[in-house]
Amino acid sequence: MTPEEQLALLVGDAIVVETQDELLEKLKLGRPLRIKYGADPSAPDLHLGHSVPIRKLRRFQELGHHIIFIIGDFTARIGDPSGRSKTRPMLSPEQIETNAETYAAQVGQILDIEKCEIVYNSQWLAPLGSAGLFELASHYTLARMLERDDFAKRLAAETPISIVELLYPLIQAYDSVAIKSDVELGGTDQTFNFLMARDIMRAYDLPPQVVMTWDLLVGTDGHDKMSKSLGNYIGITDAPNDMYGKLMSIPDDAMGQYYRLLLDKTPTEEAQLLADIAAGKLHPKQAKSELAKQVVGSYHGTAAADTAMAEFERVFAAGQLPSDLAEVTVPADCLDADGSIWVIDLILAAQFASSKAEARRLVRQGGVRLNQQTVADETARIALHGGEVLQVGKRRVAKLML
RNA sequence: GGAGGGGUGCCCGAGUGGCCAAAGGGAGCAGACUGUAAAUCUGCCGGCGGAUGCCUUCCGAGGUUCAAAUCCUCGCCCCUCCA
Repeated sequence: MTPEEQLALLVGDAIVVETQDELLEKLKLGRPLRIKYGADPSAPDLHLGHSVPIRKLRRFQELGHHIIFIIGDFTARIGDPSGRSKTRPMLSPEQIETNAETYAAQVGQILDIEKCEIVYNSQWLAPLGSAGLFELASHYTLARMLERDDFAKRLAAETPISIVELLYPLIQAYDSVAIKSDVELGGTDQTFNFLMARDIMRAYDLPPQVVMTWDLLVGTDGHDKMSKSLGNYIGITDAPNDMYGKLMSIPDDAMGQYYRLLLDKTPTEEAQLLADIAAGKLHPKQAKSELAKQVVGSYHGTAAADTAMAEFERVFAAGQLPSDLAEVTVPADCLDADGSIWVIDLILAAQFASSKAEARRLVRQGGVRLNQQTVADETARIALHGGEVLQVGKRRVAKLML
């Protein structure tokens, strides 16, 4: 593939590329480019939001370029004070090692991890020392640092900014120096840091890295970026049915972005999809199920994706019971002598509510069904023989075993 | 170093002696409507086999009072301004 062809393929769906000309020049060098990606060792459970840049890395890898994952173990040991509310916990070297392994295993589901280089930034940051840090800091000014939107806003709002937070972008930039990166890519929230690395690299007499960013994937709520702490995430290790179901529950407005970021579609293709939906040529549900099927398929295979879709239609469109029911064993000591149990205790035994009060509420609100029949009486006693199906709400279903 | 403001339920936030298991909003849960979408509507949203009842909650520990989220004392933590 010619450098020009590679360029077209690589930048097609990016939000920012600084600069395309430089990228083309680098591609013309004819050697594998060094692609930097910074990994956070505190979050080993990857979700689809993480998968976006990793998919873009894969594209580079498929073109023969060299991916370098930097595990931020040095910074993780210090603990990042940004985010104001809670400082991140410090991680022990053992934890970091474990997390890094989990991380690599999950990334391996998206690209060929064997061909990647994994490095720890303590390798060069620890020996840097305070003298090295001072030199690094001398290459940037406060005024330029305050160009960062986040800092500017917080300064204006008079909320505290720790000095360490100012150091973080510098340290991240130094990572680029240390590994002599040709390209760094990630989410748009990293744009400032990535661009700063260009300046820092120049200060260390290195050619500046090319910066590429993509917008951040919104979570299943459709508003905030996908994150584990907000609980709006779809994990890449989620079971096929869960993954499919969560994808179907995203707001329609988010479909275009998912389509582009998770399936490597160009903005033009995204626009076409949205236009077809708007014109009534394509039903939004159909568009979404196609999206869900493809995403699930990329992690679990086409067969599993088809099964997940069929199951979804069966349970939620047709209102039938899942074909594969989770089984819950009701402990014998919960039963009375005559083999019956109070509904409320039954719901608790199935772990479908965390307190009797909650279980009562569910019954009272008509959310509890036994063998598809609504249980309306919160004082009801259920005679169990084994094999009954208990449903609470739309998602909690189990076959009861004795 | 000086002056001041504050810590309330998952989150934000009202409440400054009893009517407080604590307004309001958000999140969440259930139901209706649907395409398990969004939006909307209704209800719930500390616990107790439900009870004009009891128990545990308003940073922590003591205290005053018939009565404390509210007053006092001592801690711990956070923030702002001045220097």
